[in-house]
Amino acid sequence: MTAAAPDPLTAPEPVHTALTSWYHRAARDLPWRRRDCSAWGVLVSEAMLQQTPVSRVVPRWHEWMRRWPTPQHAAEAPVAEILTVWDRLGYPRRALRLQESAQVIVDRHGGQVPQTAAELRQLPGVGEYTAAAVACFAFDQPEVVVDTNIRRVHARVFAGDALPGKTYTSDQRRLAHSVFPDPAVDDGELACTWNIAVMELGALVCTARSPSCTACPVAEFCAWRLAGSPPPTEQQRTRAQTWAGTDRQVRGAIMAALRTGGPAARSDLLAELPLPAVDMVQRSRCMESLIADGLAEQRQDKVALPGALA
DNA sequence: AACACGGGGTT
DNA sequence: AACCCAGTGTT
Repeated sequence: MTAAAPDPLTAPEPVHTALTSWYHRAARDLPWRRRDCSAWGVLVSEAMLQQTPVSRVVPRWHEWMRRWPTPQHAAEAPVAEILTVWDRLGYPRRALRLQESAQVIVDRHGGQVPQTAAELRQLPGVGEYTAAAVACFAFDQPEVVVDTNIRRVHARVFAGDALPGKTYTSDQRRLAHSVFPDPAVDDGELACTWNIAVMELGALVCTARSPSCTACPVAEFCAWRLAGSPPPTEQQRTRAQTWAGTDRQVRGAIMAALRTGGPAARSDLLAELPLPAVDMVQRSRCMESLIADGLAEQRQDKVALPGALA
């Protein structure tokens, strides 16, 4: 008769072993994970992957890297081209921040992507997650990486919760650190693999809606499953966000028109947006906000992507 | 801590 | 129609 499994929270080593072993077997072959991918390629991927699924990023990443294989190339590109290649990845201000990062890398880092999380964190559009992710995935530094997948896996396996809750709390940050493999043991190699392995488990197996617990390499350790997989509490469930009629939808429609149609008369462009229920006050407000964000430009009565009005 | 910020596939 | 996605910056 074997003893009950030890608490993974105080003894996470078996979880490290099971999960990293699974990763080596099951990981997807994504272009930014290949050995020959540059640090710039990793940074581009992380910017694109902020709130955008992998499947939609892959083709845009290839096109971006084909056109702008180094920070120097991206730094010199016309803004209108940057936004056009970004296409419908969403949150186009991310494209602006990525180009600004390229310019900072050229101006202040000799064209080389900085290697420490602290330096990366100073780049525009690079927050706590992206700084740690680039330091780890591009430069093998054992930073603690925490994204939405990792928060969910930690919540289930170690905390026994169905979902992690909406905001990243200090408790969750402490948990992520407490289960992180000791970087001293093998120069951080296990720690880096752990980051990507937990993320991959959250993406492929421990998904938000319908986790595949029967296929999970750490099911035997999972506090949530061992507790009977209780459903998420009302607190853990996210609140419904409507989409139709929001400024975000209107801004997106304006950007789509500017990308595909080129410069146009402002009144015509706003009138022809395929959004019948949205009044002109809102259309105009959104046009102004896009101009204020540097995503569009107006001269006289003409509007266009930035730099497209000669 | 709560919001704003895109867009499309899945349930 | 709601939910979800390799988050960041602002208030």
